[in-house]
Amino acid sequence: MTMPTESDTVSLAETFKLLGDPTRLRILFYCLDAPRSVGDIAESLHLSQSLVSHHLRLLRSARLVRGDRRARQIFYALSDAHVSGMLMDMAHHVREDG
Amino acid sequence: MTMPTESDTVSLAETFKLLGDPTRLRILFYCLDAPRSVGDIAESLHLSQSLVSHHLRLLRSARLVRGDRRARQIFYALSDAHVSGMLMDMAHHVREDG
DNA sequence: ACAACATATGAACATGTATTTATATGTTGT
DNA sequence: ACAACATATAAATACATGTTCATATGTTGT
Repeated sequence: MTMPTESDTVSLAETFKLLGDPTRLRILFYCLDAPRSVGDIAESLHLSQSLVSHHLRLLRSARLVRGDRRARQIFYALSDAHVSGMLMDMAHHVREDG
Repeated sequence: MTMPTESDTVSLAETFKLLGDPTRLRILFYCLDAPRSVGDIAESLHLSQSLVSHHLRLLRSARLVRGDRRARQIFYALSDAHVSGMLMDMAHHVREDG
C-alpha cells in the first residue's frame, strides 16, 4: 500500500475528525435511515436546536450531510455513500467485539 | 439501521478522533505495510522521536497499534485488522474523487 | 404584511489537544 | 558494570473545539 499524498492525508484526517465527536456521530446515525429535520434531531437526541445546527454546519461543509428544504423544515441526510457505508460497517464491528 | 448504544457511540468516536489527526494518520499508513521502529518512523516522516512516541502511546492505548520489541528497537504494526482495512479503503476512496 | 415557526449565526467560555524541550527509563554489546 | 543507543514520560505552551446563551435570518399561513 502506497502512502497517500500529504493533502489526501489532511482531507482524510478532516473527515475522521468530524466523525470523532459522539454528538456528531449520533446525529449521523440518526440521519442514516431517513432524512430528518433539525427540530426532529434536536428533540429525539435531547440536544439544543443551536447545538444541532452548529454540528450540521460542520458536517455540511465537509459534504458529509446534505440538507433539503421542505416547507419550513430542512431535512438532512447523509450525502457521502462511502462514508455512510463505512459508518454502518464500523457500527456493526463495534457491536461484535467491543 | 438501528442506533448504536451510547457507549458504542462513544468508543467509535474515540477511535475516529485518533484517526482525525494528520500526523497520526501518516504514522498509521507508514506502518500499514510492515512493522516499523519508532526511529524509522520519526526519520522517514520527519518527526521528532518524542512526538512519534506520544502519538504511538495514544494509538497503543486504543489498541490500534501494537509494539513488538526486537533487540533495542520496538516495531509497531497495526493491530486492528478492521481498522486497517477501513484505512486502505478510505485512502483508495479519497484518491478517486477528492 | 404580519405573527409564528424553523433554522442559522455570533460571541464567550471552558476544556481538550498537538507539539516542543528536557529528562527519564530501559536495553544491548563490550 | 558501563557507555551508547532506543524509546518513553513530564511539564509547558499555543491553539483548536464543543457547548451555551442570545439573537438574527428566512419561510409559511392567514
